[in-house]
Amino acid sequence: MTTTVEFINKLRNSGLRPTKQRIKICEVLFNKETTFHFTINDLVKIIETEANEKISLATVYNTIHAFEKKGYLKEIPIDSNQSYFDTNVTDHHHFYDLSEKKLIDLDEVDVGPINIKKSIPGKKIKSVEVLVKLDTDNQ
Amino acid sequence: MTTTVEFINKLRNSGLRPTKQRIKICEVLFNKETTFHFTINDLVKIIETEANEKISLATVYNTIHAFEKKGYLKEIPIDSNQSYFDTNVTDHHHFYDLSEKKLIDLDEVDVGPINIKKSIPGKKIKSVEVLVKLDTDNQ
DNA sequence: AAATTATATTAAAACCATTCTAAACTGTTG
DNA sequence: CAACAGTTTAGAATGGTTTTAATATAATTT
Repeated sequence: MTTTVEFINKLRNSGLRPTKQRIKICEVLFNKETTFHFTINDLVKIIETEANEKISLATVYNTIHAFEKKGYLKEIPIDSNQSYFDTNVTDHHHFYDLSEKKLIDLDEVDVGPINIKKSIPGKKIKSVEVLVKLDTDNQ
Repeated sequence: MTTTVEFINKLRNSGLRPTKQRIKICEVLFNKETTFHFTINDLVKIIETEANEKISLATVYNTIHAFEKKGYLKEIPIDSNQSYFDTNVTDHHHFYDLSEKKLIDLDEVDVGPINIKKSIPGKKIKSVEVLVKLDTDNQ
């Protein structure tokens, strides 16, 4: 449970003005017991239903990108023409259920250490992400 | 080196009519010494310059999706609003150079075995893909 | 080889997620 | 409170991808 004041501080400390819209989005995203995955569309719907409020699409995009840049969100690459975001910003991987089109978290311990034995001169590794695609088990 | 006749057979054997356009795309994609990564836009440009021909965008999309479904191409998920395809359909992973927006192949040996220790009931693992994001080394 | 049928190609329009624009608004600072 | 910089907004623009419906081509039948 995080109070509104804490969100305001969090925003201010990261150089983001604590506007009504940003605070609301903080509450929707970071006031849950568990982390979760969402698309922009999901988020807009949650705001409209759960909070019974309307935030302009452009603002939602702006805010999500600002939060991503600050490290409060992570974008998950899956083969889709839609961006998926994760409120879990710790190092971890993902299952992607192809039939249900859903992401499931996969702890680092569930994958084990990955040691990349190749390197590219002048480049450093920024992240290592594993995507495990799942299919239904029948047949 | 693959002959046109071989492409025609390949297409026919997979239930795809060997049209002029599909054969041309086969030649552009599968008649190279090395595998490579491309976007639809890249492919259209290659066809226009290398082959000095024009294939409708819709046909390029149709063909690429047909080839993907047949397993002749793989789509590579990266956080982008553009689809990247790979003519290398063997199991392997990728570097993604964030500054140059380029994919680089990463052999299975360069990553080592990955043992997923978690499983989801009723689901089976279809693929395990590692994406290593790279940044410039300076600063 | 012509006629028929099924499938593929095409240009253009439609679609849809995302970004941009420029005007109105709001938080911050002095 | 005034002034400024940063933010929100609706609506337009963008750009990759898909759809449409007419035309063309490959395969099949006669």
